[in-house]
Amino acid sequence: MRDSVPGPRWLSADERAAWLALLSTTTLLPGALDAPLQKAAKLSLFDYNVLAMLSEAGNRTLPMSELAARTSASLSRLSHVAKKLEARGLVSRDTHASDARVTAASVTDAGMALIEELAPLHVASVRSLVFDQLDARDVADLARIGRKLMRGMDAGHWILRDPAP
Amino acid sequence: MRDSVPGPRWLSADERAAWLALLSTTTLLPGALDAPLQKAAKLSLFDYNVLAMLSEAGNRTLPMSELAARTSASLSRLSHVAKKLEARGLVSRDTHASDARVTAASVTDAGMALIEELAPLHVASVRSLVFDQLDARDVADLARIGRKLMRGMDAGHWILRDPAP
DNA sequence: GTAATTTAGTTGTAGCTTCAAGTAATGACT
DNA sequence: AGTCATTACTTGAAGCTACAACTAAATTAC
Repeated sequence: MRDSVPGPRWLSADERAAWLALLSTTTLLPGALDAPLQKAAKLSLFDYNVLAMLSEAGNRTLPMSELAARTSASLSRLSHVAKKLEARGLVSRDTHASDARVTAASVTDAGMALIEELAPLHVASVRSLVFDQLDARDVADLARIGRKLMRGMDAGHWILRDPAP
Repeated sequence: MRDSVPGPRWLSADERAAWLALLSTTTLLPGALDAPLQKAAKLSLFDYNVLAMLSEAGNRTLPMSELAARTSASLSRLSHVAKKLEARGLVSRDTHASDARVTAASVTDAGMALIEELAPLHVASVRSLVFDQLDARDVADLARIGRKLMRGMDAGHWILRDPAP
């Protein structure tokens, strides 16, 4: 009665298979990457990423907004985390000279030392959980599909900017 | 200078591109799917999934362990959520007749009515965020890659069991 | 038959995330 | 110069999740 073909067409069998795989992956992957960092240094994956993005930035510093963009986080979330990392001495924050609205976050030397120490561990998890499971074609397909999905969620996301030289 | 060969080999450029796309996707997708359900019915994506899995099960009922497996959740997480959904009258729990250790969770009629009401909305989000962005080849690739990733995280996951009848 | 182990689930709690609201600085408009 | 809107955050509280500890039922082992 209700469904003379459900409102927005339901998923095909292929789509359903892909959907279930994607859903379970997004559910389990973050936790799996979190655990080793948590055990080694009481850092979440997100914490690690904040430090990593800062460490790769020019003079180890980024405005909060830009850092939020690069970590795909809300400003609110980032603010809470930055506060915590600052309390731990891994990050410092200063208001920008020419625009007092912006806060520039930087990795401290201690923060730098910590990610450098953790990087091998983290890369090892990424490798064993992701890239050891995939062949070269999979990697290319994953990058292509990931970018397409990002387009749907946030067309202006930084990851979509440089079409890779 | 930057890459003086770190301990476990670092990611190649292709791998890095795929990794960034995957990381931002897993970061943003859950929230994007959550929001509409949250606004429409104060349900999280996980809540929705619990109800959906139960609604698809024989006689709308599953043991907690099996439900946890199908939602890729820990028993602890599921237990908290089941309690909440039970308080809202969407789910009921009863101890199994022949094995008093197992708790059987069921969707109530109210729960059934709610997912049926929400399904079109949710499918619409999944479609617009995921499948509208992908062509048929992408969908096949995504399913293949997703299953490979699941193998790395949990070789016994239910999603990997039936290679489609 | 009973002690030891395993299985199934629940609960408390700390910490994280989200959401709504607030502050303060800047830019735009008049 | 003064109002209005926007940008760039910060904060508090409510709710969710992970971890560790716990209970109770069923199996296994002796």
